[in-house]
Amino acid sequence: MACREAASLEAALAQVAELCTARGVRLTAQRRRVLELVWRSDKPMGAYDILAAIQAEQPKAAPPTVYRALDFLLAQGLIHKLQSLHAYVGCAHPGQPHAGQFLICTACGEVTELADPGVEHSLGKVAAASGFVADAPMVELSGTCCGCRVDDE
Amino acid sequence: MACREAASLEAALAQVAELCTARGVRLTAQRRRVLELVWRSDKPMGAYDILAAIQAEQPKAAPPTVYRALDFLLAQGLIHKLQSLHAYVGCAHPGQPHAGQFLICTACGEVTELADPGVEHSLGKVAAASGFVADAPMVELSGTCCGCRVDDE
DNA sequence: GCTGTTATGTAATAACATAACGTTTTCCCC
DNA sequence: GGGGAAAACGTTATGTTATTACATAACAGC
Ligand SMILES: [Zn+2]
Ligand SMILES: [Zn+2]
Ligand SMILES: [Zn+2]
Ligand SMILES: [Zn+2]
Repeated sequence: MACREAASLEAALAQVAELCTARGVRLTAQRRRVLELVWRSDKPMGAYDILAAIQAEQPKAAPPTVYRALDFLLAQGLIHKLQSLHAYVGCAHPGQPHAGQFLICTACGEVTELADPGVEHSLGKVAAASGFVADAPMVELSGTCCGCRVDDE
Repeated sequence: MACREAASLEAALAQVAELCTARGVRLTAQRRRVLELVWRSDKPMGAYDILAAIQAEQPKAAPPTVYRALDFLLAQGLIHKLQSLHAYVGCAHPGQPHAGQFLICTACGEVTELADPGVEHSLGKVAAASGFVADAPMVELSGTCCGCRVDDE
């Protein structure tokens, strides 16, 4: 989400709470805590990173605690899983579940989520040409972001 | 590679041997065995599937045995890793290391490797627009292949 | 044959994820 | 407000994927 300032984070969480109410699903304390952690982080977080953070205030937490919350947040389209990193990031435009394209800088660890119509169109075309019905496109580009490339010189 | 017939498999392995010689790298017995296993399989193979197969004839094999061979084959562009499955498939057109797009049927497990210029172009454009230099595009589409969709009815 | 390099053996462990089952909480209908 | 179903959570154990670390062996060039 890239909204690390406390104010906008609180606002975003409030919006999410409304969204969940509207959908008839429950944003429990644990789910909210996990979502907040992921959103606060400027880097993708591994499940066990999240677990460690939660255990600071709730020592009884265990892997299922985290994975259940992550499953919920994924299903609600509030976070994404980066398969190439085994890590999770907040969604840049939460709402309906969706897939995006992710630019992953291997130098600084920053991740940018895109939703480029051109990419989505070409993926749709190529799938259709093969008679394939895609339900979960995964597009992850590892590389070097603009800032890190400049720094290299 | 989708070449499961013994004859073409042998031919392909011979070609690969030449390729490695030309590059000054060694296609050792273990690497060759792993490549053959992956190519023979009509489904993506997990590292531990490969390990189990190898241990049948070589009981001393251990995880690093397999992962080293896989690393070599990946570096040489002879196989691909499917991040969404934690599994490995033979490359459809081995040669230089490269990235493709993968259609993964969740019904039958078949994987199709594409190298669509349209997709690659749109990915290049979107990366360039962000000032991002991608070195490893990963595109995997989970869904249902043509054959399985027909069978469903 | 000596030497630096590449490949392999071996053991242990790290990192990521799920199964299984019982208990608690919440929600909804009566 | 009480009872029952569903959802969420606690807890323990285990499964699965991948790596570290260090010792040994095979190979190539001198
Ligand atoms: Zn998103
Ligand atoms: Zn960067
Ligand atoms: Zn390929
Ligand atoms: Zn299929």
